[in-house]
Amino acid sequence: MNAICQRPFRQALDRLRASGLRPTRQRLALAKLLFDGCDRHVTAETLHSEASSANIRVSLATVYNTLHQFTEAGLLREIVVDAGRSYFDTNTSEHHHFFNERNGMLADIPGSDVVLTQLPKPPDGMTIRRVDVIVRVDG
Amino acid sequence: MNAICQRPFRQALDRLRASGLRPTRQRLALAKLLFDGCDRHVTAETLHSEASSANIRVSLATVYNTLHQFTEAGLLREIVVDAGRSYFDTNTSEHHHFFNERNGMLADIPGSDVVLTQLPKPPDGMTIRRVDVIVRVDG
DNA sequence: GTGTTTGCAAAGTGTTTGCAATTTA
DNA sequence: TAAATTGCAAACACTTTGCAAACAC
Repeated sequence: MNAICQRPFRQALDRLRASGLRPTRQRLALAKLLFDGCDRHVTAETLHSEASSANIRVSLATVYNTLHQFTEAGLLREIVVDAGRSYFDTNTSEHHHFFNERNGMLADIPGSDVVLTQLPKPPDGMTIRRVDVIVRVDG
Repeated sequence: MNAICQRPFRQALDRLRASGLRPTRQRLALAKLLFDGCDRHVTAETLHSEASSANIRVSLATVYNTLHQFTEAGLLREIVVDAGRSYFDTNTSEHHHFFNERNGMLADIPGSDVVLTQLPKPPDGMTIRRVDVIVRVDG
């Protein structure tokens, strides 16, 4: 783990409690993987295999459930860049993404590096829920 | 078909020829559905069932193949808004989208209604291939 | 005729679900 | 103990593929 990104001890547990999610062994372990280091992007598969590597016994179904529960709780943000695969970002603050379709790598764009000067008026009775900017790169 | 959007006769055929795609019965029929009216957003499923309604006999596999061939040929643009479903847009010019997750409706945002003042510098040796802006709406 | 395209059905991928067993409070 | 959570395997939705038959040139 990168010391630069290290976060307060017990943060994983606290986050679960604050979200009203029972701190089960699986959730706690996944939360530690997700939140105890630098911000990161995961898919269900990558998180599941990372857990396996760390000798954490969690089923893939539970990883999916957990990612969605964390997302609903506001601990994660889901990012759609690829039809057929869901990414989740531990950085829930307003920012956008680079996506390299060749290798599936997703990277944050610092908030201030994309400036939307003008937002369009949404159709009829609709309200804007979120604006996603995906900069697709090659190379 | 909306007369306002009507396009030159035989455009479908011309587009296929220009792209080096053999104008088979299926491709021609799909091209007519796609290009002879207003700009539109389709999924493989919606296009397939539209073809069926019009008594055009095309398999779903061929619809998928055709959508990809048209996309490679630059006749369509693929839009990723939803993990697990691919949308295709007949409008290939630079513009962005509203997406309503509740009902899956996709709508163009007129080009000038989203202004990106500043593009981020892509990582290392990468170049920007495209910028997608998706305004997610509710209501 | 020859190479391309199609359709079908099977396989593939990522994700969700039903339910009994387990765990948490 | 009661309610929530887990794991498994089956089901799912969407998409791709292999290959023989049909088609375009």
